[in-house]
Amino acid sequence: MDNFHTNIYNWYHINKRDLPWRKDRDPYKIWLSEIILQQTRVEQGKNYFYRFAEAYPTVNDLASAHEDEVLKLWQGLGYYSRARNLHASAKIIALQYNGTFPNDYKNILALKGVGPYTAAAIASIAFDLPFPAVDGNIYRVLSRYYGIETPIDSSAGKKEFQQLAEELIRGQNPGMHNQALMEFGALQCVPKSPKCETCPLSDSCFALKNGLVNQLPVKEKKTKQRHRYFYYYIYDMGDSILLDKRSGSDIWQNLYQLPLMEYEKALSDSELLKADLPVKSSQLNIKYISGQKKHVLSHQIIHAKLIYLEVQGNFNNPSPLIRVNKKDISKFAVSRLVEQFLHEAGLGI
DNA sequence: TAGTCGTGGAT
DNA sequence: TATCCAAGACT
Repeated sequence: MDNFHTNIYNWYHINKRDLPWRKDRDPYKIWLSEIILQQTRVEQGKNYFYRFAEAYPTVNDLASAHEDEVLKLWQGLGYYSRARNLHASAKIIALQYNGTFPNDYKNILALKGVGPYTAAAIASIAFDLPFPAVDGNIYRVLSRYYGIETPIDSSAGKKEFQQLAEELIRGQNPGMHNQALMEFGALQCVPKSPKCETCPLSDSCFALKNGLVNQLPVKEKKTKQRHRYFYYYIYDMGDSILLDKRSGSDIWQNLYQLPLMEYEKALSDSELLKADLPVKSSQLNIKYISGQKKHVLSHQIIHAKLIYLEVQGNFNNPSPLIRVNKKDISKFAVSRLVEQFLHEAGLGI
């Protein structure tokens, strides 16, 4: 083996973390961990892994759960399509594969929510199949070590790094190799202020030799953010409030929320008093309007306010809104934003 | 292909 | 405070 492999493997055996999904090689648990860790730091995902592994010890347990319950367990982790796809794929494994996780790359890749990276990770870690798992860590490590300036978010870059990764894994222990490179990127060759002083590859790293550590990897696309203005309403009916289930292709799909009005621009409080309500009634009393809260997502900045309404007398809530007892609010999956508003209003958790 | 999908930690 | 970006996938 060459310098690159020897040094990284030695480094890995000394520095690898004791992570819960590394305790055995149950493909279901490895799949679960990989979905949770997509675009997510290990420290953020760890507790969710414990949660899911305990609630659903097997893929059949996950398959027989209700989506609402899965989303509730996922609440707070973001990118909720991961939870929906995880659940949908569990059903496919339970029904079409009789509960046995598919053990070949093609069928793993065909699962919803499993792309090239995740399929390679599962195939290599759970089944010793020689597929390179090319994630953000590996783009960073390889671009620096080999001095590759091709943008990692271009199709040419993806092809180039994939090809290099395929050469590097050849003849190696696939699961160990992939995990060693990722762990090395996550702990040693980190994005900002990488630990080059203590790096076992410092003698042969192109970027370090040429002062390019802070320029690599190259990324070309910059994300634009759009602003949205959300006005949530609490309809306080004494022992209950109204909730609404989000649908469509927008953010937070299939999560619950407080009744919402959205506008293209911010409304002043006086405009808000005259504005339409998500549910009309003549028997309403405005208790308060909260200050504006800024909630930042990867492609959106949401400016939100909460309007607290007291409902006088009887009130017929129109479908599809649902009337929920205050003590049951915490059973519904909601976004962080709604969770915070509920908390500030003394409801929910 | 480029835009979209969350949240939180690090700098 | 602003920016980056994390074990990416989907449309």
